[in-house]
Amino acid sequence: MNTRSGALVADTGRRNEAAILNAAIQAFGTQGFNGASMRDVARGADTSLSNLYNYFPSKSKLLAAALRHANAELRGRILAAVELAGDDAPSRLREAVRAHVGFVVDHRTATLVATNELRYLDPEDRAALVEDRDATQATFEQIVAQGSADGTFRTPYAGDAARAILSTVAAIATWYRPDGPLGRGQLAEQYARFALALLEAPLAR
Amino acid sequence: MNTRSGALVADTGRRNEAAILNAAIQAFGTQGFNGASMRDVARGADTSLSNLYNYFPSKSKLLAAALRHANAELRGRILAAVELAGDDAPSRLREAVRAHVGFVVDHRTATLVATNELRYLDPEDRAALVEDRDATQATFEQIVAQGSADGTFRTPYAGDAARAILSTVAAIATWYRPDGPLGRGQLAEQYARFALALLEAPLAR
DNA sequence: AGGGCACCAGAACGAGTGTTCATGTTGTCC
DNA sequence: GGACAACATGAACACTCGTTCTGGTGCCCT
Repeated sequence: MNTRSGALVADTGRRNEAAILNAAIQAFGTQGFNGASMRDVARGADTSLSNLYNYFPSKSKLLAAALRHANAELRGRILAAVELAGDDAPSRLREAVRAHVGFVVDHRTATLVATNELRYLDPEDRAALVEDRDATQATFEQIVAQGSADGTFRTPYAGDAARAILSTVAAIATWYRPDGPLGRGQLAEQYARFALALLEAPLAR
Repeated sequence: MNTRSGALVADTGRRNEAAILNAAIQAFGTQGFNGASMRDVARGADTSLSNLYNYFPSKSKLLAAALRHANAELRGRILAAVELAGDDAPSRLREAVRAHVGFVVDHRTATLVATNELRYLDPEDRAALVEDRDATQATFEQIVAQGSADGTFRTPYAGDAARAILSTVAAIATWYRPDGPLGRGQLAEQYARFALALLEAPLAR
């Protein structure tokens, strides 16, 4: 399984696929999709340029595949966290945010690629991945709706609150450094509270 | 002056400079810094490729110049708004957020370029622009500190709250469409409230 | 009148791009 | 043992890139 740290893609049936995908995320993340070359990816995956095309038919399909892995991992973590949480909206939201923050911290580069380089995909791939992302967002929106309906979230702007929360969480990837002052857990706790406060939920003090 | 809508750069002493800068923002914003070519910029500015080099010595210096204009405009709007606000932290924050949201809405593309393409600058230019951005962020941090000190903002995480607020506001540029359901004013109001709620300020209800 | 300066454009250069091709090598199933 | 698929490679192709070069306008200043 994908554990807390290390590469995003652990293994696939094919010999070098995981290495290529991870190298792609690394390259696209640090230099951007257009700034990174297939030669960079090949170097990072420790294979030859032409061999990449035995695994992926084009650069943009490679990006699409990498983003599919990232989305799947993120979605899995969030659904698992919500599953384990209580039934009330605040604890469900809390756990969902904590899981999302955890993913962003563990896979900062993948998060950056997912938010910045989506637009370089072919229209069909982009549409499919946007749908994926919207599904994740919908999970948050449902929790917000639940809390709004039962009166725990008192914000008058429930419709856009989930998007606001998710964008802050994603932005963590742009500044977080693992050797910085904030640990994984503190950060998750902090953003869970930001989220509940933004929703105008009553907070323990 | 730069009004509510239209191009970011209004005019400079030189004949085509503004057109080039605006075309650069447009090109870099829609295709990314590495995805857009100097030929694209020239086409957008309705001039020749080689003429660009009479105004800017290189592609990355052109990006730097465009971002300097964007930063100056953003900073000017925020400082003016804070100036006009009352002395208390909530109204100062409210007006600062409203001004920032206004800039993002008016110059979505410039905002996207400023957040996504900063990394492609030469180290010196990037450092200078990061300093600019941090100065803007510091304005928010000071307001947060003021409200924390006098007890109106009760969040225990005042240190990171400004960054959280600013990242949500910047992210508006990724999804806002002027023909969408939300008007400029409603959006500003909404995000001002998000910001105050996140800071755990008492809210009129 | 004429020198200088700001502005402009077309052609070219060398480097790097994504992708394809031809050609192995390896291991696995009948 | 031999066919076949999966995996691997270096060389090449057609193209685009940022930048420079060469040459040329028109306008202002003295």
